[in-house]
Amino acid sequence: MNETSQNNGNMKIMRLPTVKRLPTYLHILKQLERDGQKFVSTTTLINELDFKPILVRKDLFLMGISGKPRTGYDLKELIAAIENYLGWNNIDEAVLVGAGALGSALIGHKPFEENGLKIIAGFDVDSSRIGRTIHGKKIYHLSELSEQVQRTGVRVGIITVPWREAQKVADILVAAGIWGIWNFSMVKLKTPPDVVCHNENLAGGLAVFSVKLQKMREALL
Amino acid sequence: MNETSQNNGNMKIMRLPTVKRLPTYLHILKQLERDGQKFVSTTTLINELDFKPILVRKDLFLMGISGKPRTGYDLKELIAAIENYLGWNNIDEAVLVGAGALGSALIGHKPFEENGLKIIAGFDVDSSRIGRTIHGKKIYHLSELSEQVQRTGVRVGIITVPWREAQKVADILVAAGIWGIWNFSMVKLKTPPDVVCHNENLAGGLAVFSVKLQKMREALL
DNA sequence: TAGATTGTTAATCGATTAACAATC
DNA sequence: TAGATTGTTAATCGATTAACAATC
Repeated sequence: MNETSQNNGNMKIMRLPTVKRLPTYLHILKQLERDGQKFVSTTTLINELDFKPILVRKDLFLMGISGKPRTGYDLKELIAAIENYLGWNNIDEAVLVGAGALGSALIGHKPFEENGLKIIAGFDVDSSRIGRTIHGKKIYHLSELSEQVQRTGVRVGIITVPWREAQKVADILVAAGIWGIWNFSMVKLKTPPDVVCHNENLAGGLAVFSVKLQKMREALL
Repeated sequence: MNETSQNNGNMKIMRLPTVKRLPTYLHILKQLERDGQKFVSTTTLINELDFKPILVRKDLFLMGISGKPRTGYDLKELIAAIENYLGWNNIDEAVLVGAGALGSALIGHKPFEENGLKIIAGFDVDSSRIGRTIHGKKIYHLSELSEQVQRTGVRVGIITVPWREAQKVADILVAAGIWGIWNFSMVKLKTPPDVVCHNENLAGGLAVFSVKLQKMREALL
């Protein structure tokens, strides 16, 4: 069995560009399901997207399911396959460190909870934030993190602190036994190889947007 | 002059993967500058990154500057070149629509303001939010957006509303004469070709993180 | 059957990496 | 000079697109 053979559910092939597109598909598929559709073809799926159908077929192939010529894919089956692939059918609990502007937002961001990531508590060192409740989640002092992580068995940590503090917080999370870190700070974290560390590059997004804006401005001159 | 020839500042070559890395470089370069360094080589720059030096050189080449063998790049010149390329040396003013959890965060997110994007006001339709001040920015009713955009000459709109409302808001922004939209909602917006529209795919980030986590879990079994 | 759609195989495109000559 | 580093040219790698046969 080689890399291009069908995915059997055990050994999962991971292509990052594909994985990034999956939530977009999932969102549209769920809408179609609410509309009462039973089947979907790649051509109809990409109606609201600017992908090519063949790209979608390649992506769906990795989910390990197959469609029927003329009818397309079974909608329910497809949704289940994507959710299973993403692991969004079972919930990961997470703690969040850094209850500033961005952290407060993510604590209350509904799509995360709907997609398998449940933030159970926030942590900070700023005394004006500690003890408060943000979007229903309690904020504790960072010194309590280790004990709480160990007691609750939480496996995921989200870092939304200023960049100067990020590595320090990562070290605390790792020491507490966390398995994965979703890092929203600017810095590349140093973590042991058995801890999953994923950087969310918001500044990179702004950079792309800025350059696109400039391009357009030049074109209009 | 072809695509691979040196960028002369007028006609700017845009490679998205490069653009996404620029803020990371910029951040480290500014730290080095604060430390009193005058020059930087690609080898030292990537000390805290996991890129290859040749990748950095290729990226910097697009900035239209050149370094000196043995000494590297002039730090000040390099920082200025990147900031100029990104347009982060002059400020874009923006309005934000959707003062929910995520919107409130972005309104107060310092790195945006430090990097050329100044949010001047927020808009919403929820009466409990209107009239409030979030991180120093006033929240107005959406119906006031058009008049305010036209009066202030703001050119950029940020969308942080639930996905059902996103297209409606985009239409309002376009009608008000905005040039660019930074879209944090799930949906692909339909906008005229002369409006720059950039989608920030947070769910895609979560998807990649989720899959990485699962991979690690499988590996540990 | 006819035709839309899937899935396979090959071609293209673009980004990263490697090798190495040029240079201070 | 010797050696580190830049910048060029070529090779590799991976993702997207194209062409088309298989299928219901």
